[in-house]
Amino acid sequence: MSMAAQPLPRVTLREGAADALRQAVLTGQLAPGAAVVEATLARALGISRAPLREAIRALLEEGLLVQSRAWGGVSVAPLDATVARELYTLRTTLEIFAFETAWDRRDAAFRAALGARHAELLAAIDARDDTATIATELALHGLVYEAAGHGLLLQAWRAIRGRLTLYWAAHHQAHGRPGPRRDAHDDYLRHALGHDLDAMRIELRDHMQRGLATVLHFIEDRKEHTA
Amino acid sequence: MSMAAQPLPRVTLREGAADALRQAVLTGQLAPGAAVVEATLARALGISRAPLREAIRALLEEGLLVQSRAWGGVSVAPLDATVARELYTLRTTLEIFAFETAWDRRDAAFRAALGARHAELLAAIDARDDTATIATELALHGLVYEAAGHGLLLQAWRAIRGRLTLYWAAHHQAHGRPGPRRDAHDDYLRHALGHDLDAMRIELRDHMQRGLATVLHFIEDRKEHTA
DNA sequence: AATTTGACGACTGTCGACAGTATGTGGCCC
DNA sequence: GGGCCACATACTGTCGACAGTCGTCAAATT
Repeated sequence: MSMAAQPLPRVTLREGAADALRQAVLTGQLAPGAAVVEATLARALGISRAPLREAIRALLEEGLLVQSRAWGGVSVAPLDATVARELYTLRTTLEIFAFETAWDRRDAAFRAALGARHAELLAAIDARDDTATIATELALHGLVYEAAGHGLLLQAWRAIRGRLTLYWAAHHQAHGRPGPRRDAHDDYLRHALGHDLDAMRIELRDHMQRGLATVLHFIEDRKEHTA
Repeated sequence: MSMAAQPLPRVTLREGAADALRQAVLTGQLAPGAAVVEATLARALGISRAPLREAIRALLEEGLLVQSRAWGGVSVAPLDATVARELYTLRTTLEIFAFETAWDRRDAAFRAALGARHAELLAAIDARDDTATIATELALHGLVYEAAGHGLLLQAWRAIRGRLTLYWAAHHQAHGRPGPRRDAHDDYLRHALGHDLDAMRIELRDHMQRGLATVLHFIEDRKEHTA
């Protein structure tokens, strides 16, 4: 339950604590379902409860922590098949909308960035670096949201991204390394650079379908294991 | 022996402060762009800064307040044409998705609730009650999101709803009473109860288009007035 | 033995005070 | 007279302590 206490190099302690907490959740240092106690964590981080409290609130908004009732303690969000399904169905809708919005704005910079982020993803996969694999895959998908130039959409994507990371991280930690296949984004890239928006929509639905299936399979396996 | 026990009253000061703040922003008591000072507000509400701080964070997440940089003060969100456009485009996407998801779940209860909420909206319009008009119109549109049974979607809707309320409230306060026309939701209701999902999609785009035009027109007018 | 009741412990909610930072003001140098 | 720097000020960020609430467990009652 005690997480390693490192230096908090951020500007405000709230942000530093939020980052540290996020990392602890995503690395599994704080396992899904585990209780989060303010005083304990505050002491571990070497800060007072006030800024940690605000950090906890932020993580609650991001969906990485959950709180049942008012005085009930908060805990790390458990993995749930329903939430996973919601995550992928909503994400499909949002990402299609992102492509529709960004479609006519795709310029040389966009194409270059897409290639660069894909290269980073491949490098992370080759390096067998799970954390980097997750980060780079999210960065790859995040590009469209940025290119859409739509603040609210970007915010919605961030809200989804956090939870998504939680599921992927748990997945990677469980099996040794069933990350995305090296060629998993070839079609995505081809269509994203192409001229057929409808084909992109179909590819997105298909891509999400596959991703959801993987996550659901993992959750079921895990449930049996725990039971 | 069991007494009908339900809605526990407000317990935490944070929630009460958040409600009070929300009301103050939406009624224009705190005008768009106005600075929000912790100590002042805390004294005004008769509470300490700690719970008020958390309430402010919550309103920041809802988009009713904005904060520029780290130590910079927070202020009431100003009205902005770009944000208004984003609000309506994203809302169109989400509401279409909500109808797609809820389409096959529409049962007798759904149809009854839709009619009931529409009746409440009409009553509010007839009563010339601006606040109730906004609330009931949002409740009417919110029904589909609830019927979709999709937690994340509902959360996304709430995030949009708060900002939307801000624009509508400002609009209502500016002009005497240019609320929605009495027949503004007739087509919406007819298609929502009908059997043609594509027709519903078209109606939604059209409905949003009209709503956005109204809000944009208001913002431009207001800008001239202020300048 | 099962159920109720009371006290204990742990934790969250709240408070008042202190420290650090950004902004505006006045004086000082050029 | 204009620009730069020290200073005052107001506000946010942070802290340690206190109060209220919930869950648990054991004693008492039936």
